[in-house]
Amino acid sequence: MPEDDPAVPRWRRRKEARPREIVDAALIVFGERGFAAARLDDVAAQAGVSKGTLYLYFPNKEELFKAVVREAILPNLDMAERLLAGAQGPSFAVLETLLTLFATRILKSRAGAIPKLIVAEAGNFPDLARFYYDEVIRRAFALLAAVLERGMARGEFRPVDVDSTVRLIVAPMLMSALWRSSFEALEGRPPDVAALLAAHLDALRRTLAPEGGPPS
Amino acid sequence: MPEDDPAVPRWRRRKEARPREIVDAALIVFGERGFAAARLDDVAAQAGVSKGTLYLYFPNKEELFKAVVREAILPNLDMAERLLAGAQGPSFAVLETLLTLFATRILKSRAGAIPKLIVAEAGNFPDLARFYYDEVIRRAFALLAAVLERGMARGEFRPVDVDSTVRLIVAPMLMSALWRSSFEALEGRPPDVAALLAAHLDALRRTLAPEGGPPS
Amino acid sequence: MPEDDPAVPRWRRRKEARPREIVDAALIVFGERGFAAARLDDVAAQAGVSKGTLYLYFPNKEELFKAVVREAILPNLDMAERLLAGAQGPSFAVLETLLTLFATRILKSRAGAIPKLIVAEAGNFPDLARFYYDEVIRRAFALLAAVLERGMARGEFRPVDVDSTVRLIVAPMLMSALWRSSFEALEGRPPDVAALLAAHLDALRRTLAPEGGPPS
Amino acid sequence: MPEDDPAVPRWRRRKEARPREIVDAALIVFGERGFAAARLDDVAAQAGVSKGTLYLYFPNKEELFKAVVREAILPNLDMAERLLAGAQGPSFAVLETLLTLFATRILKSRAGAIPKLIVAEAGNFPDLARFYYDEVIRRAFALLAAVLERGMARGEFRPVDVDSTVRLIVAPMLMSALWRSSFEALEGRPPDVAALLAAHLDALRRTLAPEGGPPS
DNA sequence: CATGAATGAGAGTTCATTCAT
DNA sequence: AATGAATGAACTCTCATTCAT
Repeated sequence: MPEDDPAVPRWRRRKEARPREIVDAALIVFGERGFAAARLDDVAAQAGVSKGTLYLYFPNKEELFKAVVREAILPNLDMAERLLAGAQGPSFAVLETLLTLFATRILKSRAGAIPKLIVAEAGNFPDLARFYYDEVIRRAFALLAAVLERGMARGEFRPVDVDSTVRLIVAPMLMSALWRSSFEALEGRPPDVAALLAAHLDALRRTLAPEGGPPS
Repeated sequence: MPEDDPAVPRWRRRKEARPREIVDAALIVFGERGFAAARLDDVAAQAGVSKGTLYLYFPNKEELFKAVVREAILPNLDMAERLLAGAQGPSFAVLETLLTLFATRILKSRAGAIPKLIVAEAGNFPDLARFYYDEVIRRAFALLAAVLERGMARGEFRPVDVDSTVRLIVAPMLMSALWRSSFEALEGRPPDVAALLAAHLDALRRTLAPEGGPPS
Repeated sequence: MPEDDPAVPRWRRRKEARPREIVDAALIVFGERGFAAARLDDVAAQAGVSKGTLYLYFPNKEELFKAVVREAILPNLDMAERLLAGAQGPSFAVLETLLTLFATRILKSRAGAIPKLIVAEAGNFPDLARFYYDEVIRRAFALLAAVLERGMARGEFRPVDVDSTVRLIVAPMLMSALWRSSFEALEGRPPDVAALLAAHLDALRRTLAPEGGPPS
Repeated sequence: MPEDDPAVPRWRRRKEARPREIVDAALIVFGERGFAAARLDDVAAQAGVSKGTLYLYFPNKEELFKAVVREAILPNLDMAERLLAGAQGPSFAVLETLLTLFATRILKSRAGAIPKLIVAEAGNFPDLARFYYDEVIRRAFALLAAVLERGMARGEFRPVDVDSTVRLIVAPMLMSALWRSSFEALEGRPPDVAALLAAHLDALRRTLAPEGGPPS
C-alpha cells in the first residue's frame, strides 16, 4: 500500500470520511438521548473530533439530524425497492422478505432508533417531518402498496383496502422499533421479534387469503 | 387602561380547580412541543396562571409530566377494565368495543399525544417509563390477554400466541396515535381512523377464527 | 382569672404576644440558616402563623431582622449597664462578672447566633450595621472602657491602651459565639467555654496587673 | 461605534490565566456581598468574562467558593509552616512573626474577607466548613500549639492550657478580620491594627511569662 | 385580624453556536 | 482544516411580597 504516496496523503482519506463518522456518532447519541437532550459535545466526543469540527460539515444541529436520518434509512429503502423490482415469485413471499429485512436490518441496527427520533421531533421540526414523510414514509408505503396490488392482480390476495392494509402491515414493525427505544430496559427479556414477526406473517396470510382458498 | 380598576382583580383563588387546569394545559403544551421543548412559561400561560403557581401544585416539571400521564390515561384504563369485567357476549364483540373505545376516547382527544410523549421521553426519565410500563402497558396488555384467553376458552378463537397477538392488536392503534402527533399536519386529509379500525377488526376476525368455522 | 371577661378577650392577649412570637421564631430560623438563606415560610411555620401574618407586624424581611437583633441583645446590654452602675467591689471582679454573664446568658442561648448574623449581613444591610454598631458595639465597648478606666483610676490596673484592650477582652467571647455557629457540629466535643473563660480571665489578670503587684 | 471593527476581538483565549482571574474576581465579589448574595453575573463582570465562562472552569458556585478559599488561604499557611520549621530563636519571637505575618498578609489583603465568608456560610455548606476546619483551622491551631509547646519545653513560657491559649492568641486576629468586613465603613478611621497587635503581643508576653522572670 | 394562593423578578445553570488561534 | 475557549440566550426553579378572601 502506498502509505507515503504524497498524492494520497493519509489525512486526505480522513477528511473525506469525516462526515460519515460524525453522522454515525450522532445516530448513536441521538438514539440514546433523543435529539433535544443530546449534546453536541457528546456527539463530538463520540466521533472523536472537536465540537467546532461539527460545524465545518453541518450548519447546525437540525441539519445534522436530517443527515442522520438520510444516511440511516435511505440505503435500506433503496435496497427494498430493488428487491421488489426484481421479484419473481409469489407476492406473499415478497412481503415476507421485506418484513424480515426490516426486522433484521433496521430493528437490530442502530437505525432502529430513527422512528423514535422522528416521532419525538416531528412536531418541532416541520421540515424534518416533511422530508421524512416524503422520502421515507411515502416511498415505503408505495412499496407495500405495490406488493398488495401485485398480489391482488395475480389473484393471490383477496381485494383489500390498500391504504389501511399497508398501515396494518407496518404497525407491528414500527411498534417493535419504538419498544426497543422505550421499554426494552424495563422488561427482563429482550422482545421476541421473531415470534412477533411469525405471528404477524401468520395473521397477514389469513387476512390476505382469497375467500376460496389459501394464498400461494 | 384599567390597570388600577379594582373591579378586575389580578388573580382569583381557585385552589380546587387549579391542578386540573394546569394538567390540562400541560397536556396541550407537552403534546405540541414534546416534554423537553415545552417551556413552563407556555404551560403557565396556557393555564392562565403565573409560572410560580405551577410550583404550588407540582414540585417540578417531571412530576407535572407524570401527573399529565396519570390523568389522561388512567381513567380510560379503569373504564376498559370495568367493561371487560361486566362483559357477557361474544369475545370478539368485547375486543371490538375496546378498540372502538380507544379510537374514540383516546385518539380523538388530547390524550392521543401521550404515546408520543412516552416514546420520546422514556429513555430520559426511567421512572416515568417504569410508571407507564407498570400502570398502563401491563394493565392494557393484561386486559387484552384476558379477552384472548376468554375467547379461546369459549372456543370462539383459535389457539394463538397470546403475547404476540396482543401486540398485533395494539400496534395499529398505537401507530394511529403517533401518526396524529407527527404527520397529520402534513397530509391533506385527516387520517381515516374508521377505515383503519374496520380493516383491523376484519383482519383480526380472520386471524382469530377457529380453523373449522367463523368466530361468533 | 376573668377568662370570660369581655373586656379582656382571649384573642386580644394573643394578638399582643404575636410580634414577640414571630421575633423568637425568626431568631431560631435566622440562626440556623443565616439571614439570606432563611425563608419566611420557615419563620412563619416556626411561629405557628401564616406567612401573610408576618407582614402585619413587620414591613419586610430586613425589618424583622432588625427586630430580632434588638430583642435578643438590648435586654442583656441593659442588664450589663445596670450591673456596672451598681458595682461596688474591685474592678476585676466586675470584669469577671460581665464576661461570665456573656458566657452564660448569650453564648448558651439562641442569642449566640446574633454575632454571626451581623458579621454575615453587615455588608448587605448598612443601616443594620449602623444600628448594631451604635446600639450594641459602642455601648458594650463603652461599658468595658468604663471598667478599665475605673480600675486604672483605683490603681487596680496598670495603665493600658483602653481601646485596644477592650478589643482584646471582647475577642475571645466573640470568637466563641462564632465558633458555635460554624464549627461546633464538626468537632466531636462541645467547645469548653469554661476553660476558655478561665484562661482568658487568667490572662487578663496578668495583663492588667500593676507592675509592682497583683491586682486586687 | 466600532462594533464590527475586526481589530477588536470579542474575546481572547486565556486558558491558563482564567481560573486565577475568576477566583480573584470571586474573592472580591464574595467579600463584598457574601456568598449567597453575590451574583455570578457580578463575578463574571468583575473577571471580565461572560457568565458561561465561569462554568468552563468551575462546576458550580459552591466549588468556585471553595477554590477562592483555597487560593486565598493555603499559600499563607504554607508559608507560616515553613517559617516555624526553620525557626531558630526564642519562641516568643516566632509567635510575634506569625502574628505580624497574619496582620500584614491576610488582614491587609483581600483574603481578609475569608473569615467572614466562612463564618457566614459554614452552616449552609457543611463540606466547605469541613474543608476549612481540616485544612485551615486545624493546621493553624497545630502551628500555634507547636510554638507554645516549644516555648514551654525551652522554659521560655510558663505551663499553660495549650488549647485555650491558642484560641486566645487567634481571637483578636480573627476579630480584626471580621471587623474590617463589617464595620470599617462605619468608623471614621481605619482600625488601628498596629496598636491592637502591639497590645496583644504585650498581653501575651505577660501571660506567657514564667512565674519567676520575664520570657525570652 | 388572619390567611395562604398567587405573583413575578431574579438566580444558577446549560448548551448550541461562534470565532480567535 | 481543526480546535476548543468563549459567548449569551434560554431555561427551570425559588421565594419575598401582595392581596382576594
